[in-house]
Amino acid sequence: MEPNTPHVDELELAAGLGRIKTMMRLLDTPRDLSMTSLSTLASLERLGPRRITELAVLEGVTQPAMTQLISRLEREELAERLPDPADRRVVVAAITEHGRAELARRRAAQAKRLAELLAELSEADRAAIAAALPALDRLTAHALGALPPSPPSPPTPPAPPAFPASL
Amino acid sequence: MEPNTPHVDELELAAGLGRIKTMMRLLDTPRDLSMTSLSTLASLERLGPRRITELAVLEGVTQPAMTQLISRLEREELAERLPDPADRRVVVAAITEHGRAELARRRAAQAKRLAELLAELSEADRAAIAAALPALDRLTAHALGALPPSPPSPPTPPAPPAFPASL
DNA sequence: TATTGTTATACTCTATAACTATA
DNA sequence: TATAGTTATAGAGTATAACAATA
Repeated sequence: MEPNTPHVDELELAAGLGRIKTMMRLLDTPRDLSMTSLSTLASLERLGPRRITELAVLEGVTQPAMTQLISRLEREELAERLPDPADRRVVVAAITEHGRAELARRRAAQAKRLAELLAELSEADRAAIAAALPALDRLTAHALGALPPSPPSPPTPPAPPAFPASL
Repeated sequence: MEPNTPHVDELELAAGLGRIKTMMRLLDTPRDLSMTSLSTLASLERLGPRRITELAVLEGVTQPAMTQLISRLEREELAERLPDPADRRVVVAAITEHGRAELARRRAAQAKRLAELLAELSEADRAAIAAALPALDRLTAHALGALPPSPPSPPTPPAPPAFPASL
């Protein structure tokens, strides 16, 4: 079965995913929130409430940077700080309804442009992308420490089972 | 053929590609060059020498920002400024050998980590990703204004046929 | 007069170091 | 004494506005 083994060329994959990163950066508008802010917001939506330290590690920034980032998100009411009753040193950050709405709004705008780009591809190309989406999601889940089998983002879960606290 | 039509859900695609963007941002190390700098360098490698104004549009930043960005790349000898004999107002930026090497080095590091992530996926998932790569490349090519049918990036073409200048 | 690029200035985002509060 | 988070300070990166050189 050698001839048909579609082994992934990691170097080409790296270059291709890098171009996707650039494309998504250009598709993201307006530029009023930094990329890390948006990514953090998406993490809070995907993972539920998380501690400052944990978010800093997840996003690859320092703890002070995350403190200020959360402050900015809080100022715009996209996220909020909650105390941890179990350990009063800890601050837990959570996405707000407004934050969820903002993410949805931006993804809708991106989706609209992606639809235009997809329209320029062949049906076979669209099918290949659609077929690869779940695999790509699992790939990123491994990298981002997500919980892939759970529903991507229920509209408004009354409350993520309290605070999982430890990842 | 309706039952088997794998139509792309653009919203899910936007969310999934957004996670890819975050993943690639985290895979990119060290953080000594900004994302826009690296993206510009990759554009110069992919498209050949380009004018400041054109690069600014491509990367979605202002002209002054691109002026400074190229100055930083020049200071580290990753790119260089060349005059345009035809119009002396114009400055053309080009990637250097050192710049190409730096991009290659970073992609190799990313590829290594991607290989580890890919190893955690099923063979079917890897096959789906491999099968979708060309389609994803065409998708980004449409978005980034590239020239998709040409070879991705020949190791060291003696010289891109002079200055294509006008895109 | 229009276009290309640079310089001047201000603001955002991030890092390192020092600090406060709690464990 | 160690840990979680914040505050202080400095630097990179970007935008807008004003400028210089060439067309």
